Amino acid sequence: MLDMKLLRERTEFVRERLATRNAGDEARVSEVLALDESRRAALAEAEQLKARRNSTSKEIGGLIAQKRLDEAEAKKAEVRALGDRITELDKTAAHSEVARDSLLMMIPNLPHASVALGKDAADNPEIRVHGQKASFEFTPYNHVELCERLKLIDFARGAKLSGSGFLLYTGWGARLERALINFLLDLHQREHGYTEVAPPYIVGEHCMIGVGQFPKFRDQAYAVQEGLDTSTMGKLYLVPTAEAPVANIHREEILTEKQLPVRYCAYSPCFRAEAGAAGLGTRGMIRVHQFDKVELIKVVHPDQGYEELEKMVHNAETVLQRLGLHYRVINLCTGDMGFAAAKTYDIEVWAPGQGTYLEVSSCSNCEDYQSRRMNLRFKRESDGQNLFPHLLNGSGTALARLFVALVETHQQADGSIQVPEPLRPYLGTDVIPLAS
RNA sequence: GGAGGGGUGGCAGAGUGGUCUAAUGCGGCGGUCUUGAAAACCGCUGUGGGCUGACGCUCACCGGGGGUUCGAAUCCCUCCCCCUCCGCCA
Repeated sequence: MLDMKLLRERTEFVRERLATRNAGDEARVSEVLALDESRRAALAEAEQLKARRNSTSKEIGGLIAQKRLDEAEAKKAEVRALGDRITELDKTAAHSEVARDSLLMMIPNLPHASVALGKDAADNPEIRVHGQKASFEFTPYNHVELCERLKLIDFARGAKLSGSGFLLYTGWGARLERALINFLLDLHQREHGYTEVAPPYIVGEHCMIGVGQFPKFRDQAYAVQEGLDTSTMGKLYLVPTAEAPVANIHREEILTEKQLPVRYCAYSPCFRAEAGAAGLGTRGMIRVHQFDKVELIKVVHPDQGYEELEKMVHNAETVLQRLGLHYRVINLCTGDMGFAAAKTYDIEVWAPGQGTYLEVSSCSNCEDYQSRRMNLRFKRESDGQNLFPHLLNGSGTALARLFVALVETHQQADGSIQVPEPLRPYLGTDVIPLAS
């Protein structure tokens, strides 16, 4: 969430930055300020009265010790009256604070100054392009056709098991998926300096709030219930991304400055309800309820946030380069950015069978927006101050769409798929053969 | 699922209604002494909020929330977490 102090002291700046998102959030700023004002007023008065109550209570203790009971009783009556007023003021302060914070939780992060102004995806500037679109001397198949011919995925039975939007990987398909996961983890862990972690795939709602998924996007998550106990419903959620558990690893901690930067990579399946999303009715792997992903997370000093973001994007790009895939990097404009992000790069890989680019990675610096929500801090060595670090997350990369781009790009005239060199040791073959 | 035991500062650990402004020990930081170090001694050593131009003043926090009381680490209710044993289980 945003810094209340910033909101108070630089109100117009906050309004202007929010307005660039084109979502109307700037309209809520005055309401937040009013609630904050009412909270502080009540608090100031309550604390003054509490100071008096504390000192008088001590006097009462002294009077009782000296057996001056009448005087003690008189003071008791006096303090009792104070107590009623204190209760009232505490309630006002608490209510204002709850109202203020629940509003604040619904306000997105401020876009970084370097982010292009824009309304939607059409305004996203292209940053760079790698390679070029694959060309074929034959008519290339799309990934659905390839998966069926090579029996990589059994779409029908996936749907039979769990409904549309769920995939059953089979044979070489299952092995390719597993090979990719291992390749990605090894790459980031061995070559890019990330510490590998294997997080829970179910998290408490406080973690979802911490990364900014909740309260705004509660409808996108799969809530979990324990058996028949309906009272447990909605306390735990299937992770929509490994960001949810991994970014929260150090929540409510005060790290030393020396511990930074912290870099984690993690594999997890990702579960997305995709309520109301378009394109889910059709077959394929582009938009599904469950997919695999290797996620990159960094906790860094605020001075290094943007430098580390650039490195993270390059780490994700390396994946596509090694696999011989054509892609472009774009920078999300102010109107297209996610809720918690201050700046986001998307990486889109070319899928020749689809004839489109597919988003396989989204790398963001959320600055202190999430660390403030989860109360994650570090102690600055020079003056002992506790500061909020920058929190970064990026896909390194999403698997299902990477799978699509890979099979579509490396398909051969004979119907087989050429396995990119770095993947061969993982898969144990150079070629995925046409199914008999 | 059943039974029991716990949750207090960076750590260990006392405190069961009133100088708790939380003892004591360890660790850490600074100082004295020393050529240097150790030892010894002295001092400091949590988090968040509010008020103030500032020096400062003040409030809250002993797992979370609520209650009793003039006053709560301490009593009551409730929730969470951890540990031990039993049962079930990959």
